[in-house]
Amino acid sequence: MAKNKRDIERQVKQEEIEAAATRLFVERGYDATSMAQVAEQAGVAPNTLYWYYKNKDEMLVATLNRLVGKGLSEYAQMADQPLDTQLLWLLGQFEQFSALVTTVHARVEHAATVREWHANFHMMLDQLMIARLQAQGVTAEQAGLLATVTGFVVEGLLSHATPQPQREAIVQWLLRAGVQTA
Amino acid sequence: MAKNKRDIERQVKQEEIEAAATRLFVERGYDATSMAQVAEQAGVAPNTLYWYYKNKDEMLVATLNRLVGKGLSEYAQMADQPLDTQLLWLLGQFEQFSALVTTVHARVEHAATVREWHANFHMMLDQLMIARLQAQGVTAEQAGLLATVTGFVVEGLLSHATPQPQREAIVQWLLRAGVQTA
DNA sequence: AGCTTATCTTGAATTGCATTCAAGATCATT
DNA sequence: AATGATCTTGAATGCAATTCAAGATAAGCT
Repeated sequence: MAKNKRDIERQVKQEEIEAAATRLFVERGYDATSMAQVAEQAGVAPNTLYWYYKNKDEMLVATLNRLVGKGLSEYAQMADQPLDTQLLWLLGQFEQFSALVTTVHARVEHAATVREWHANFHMMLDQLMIARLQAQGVTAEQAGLLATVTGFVVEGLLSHATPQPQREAIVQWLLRAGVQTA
Repeated sequence: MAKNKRDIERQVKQEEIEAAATRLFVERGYDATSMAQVAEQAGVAPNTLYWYYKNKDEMLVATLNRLVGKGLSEYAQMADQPLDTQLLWLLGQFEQFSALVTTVHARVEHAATVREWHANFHMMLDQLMIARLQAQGVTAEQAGLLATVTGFVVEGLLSHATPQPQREAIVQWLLRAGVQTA
């Protein structure tokens, strides 16, 4: 698709910027990271960022897509594990970005682009979960409900720092109860 | 405790400020409301607010306490209703402040005072819930787990705008499954 | 009643932020 | 080589929270 020296440099520079943004957002948090800091880490002037992203929220979405992409490719290895194992693994993965979970919810109200990303993300996870549950014989309706609840519980666990044993107990109970009461 | 003309005026002014802050925070959101706007609505200079509150986060906590206080006094009327009715009523109440749910989570990372308020709030709701469940014969352990999950689900429902029938189905399933699998 | 002190109130900074502007540099294509 | 598109940047702009120093006002004391 891209063959110019320009097109290549553009992609490289975008990757540098997004790598810097990801690192800072994860380490210090979105609010505490200024555009100037991202620019400095990426080795460009602050306003240069606005050539690549319309605003800070779009930069956030770019980093989110990057993180999710990486996460999904690793998830492929887990495809044949039982559901509770998968969920606990997912929680472990997301833990490092737990601050971003809150950030996304905070920005959803203000930025249409984040709102859209958020909606798609939930739909994707719901679909994944529903497919797994239906394969276990859960009805479509019950699977939908359970997927929604599971999503809420995952977000809750991430944004409320729950100790590991309690976390496991919750996930295990939820799935057992979900299938049992189907 | 307070008998001075000064002490009285202080309380009155605080109430004016908090009323203004509450209205603006609920209507426009915390981030979108500037200290200057609160000051204007309260009829004081922007910096006057800093005599009453150390910073914007402390003003937020003051408004939260006010809202929760009001909510709890209304909740007293619901004391003898079944648990699912209570939860759905609670959701209805909180709905108007759903934006503040996200705001609190966002500020928890940055402001110790909000962090503390948030922890206390969850503990209070957990205790309420646990007491109710134990009265129904649920073990302490299971009640604790279920209270946590319910808290997450309530927050999820509030911050993700779920249609009413689905909301009811979720609450009803959750409580039924919770008691059933105890 | 005066004097002193603690309690407020405020106009005018200060600082830090996201974002924009206008002007220049660099590359691709003809 | 000429032209236009693609970047890059230094210098604004505007808005936010927060602080500072100086002035008002009331309380408590003699």
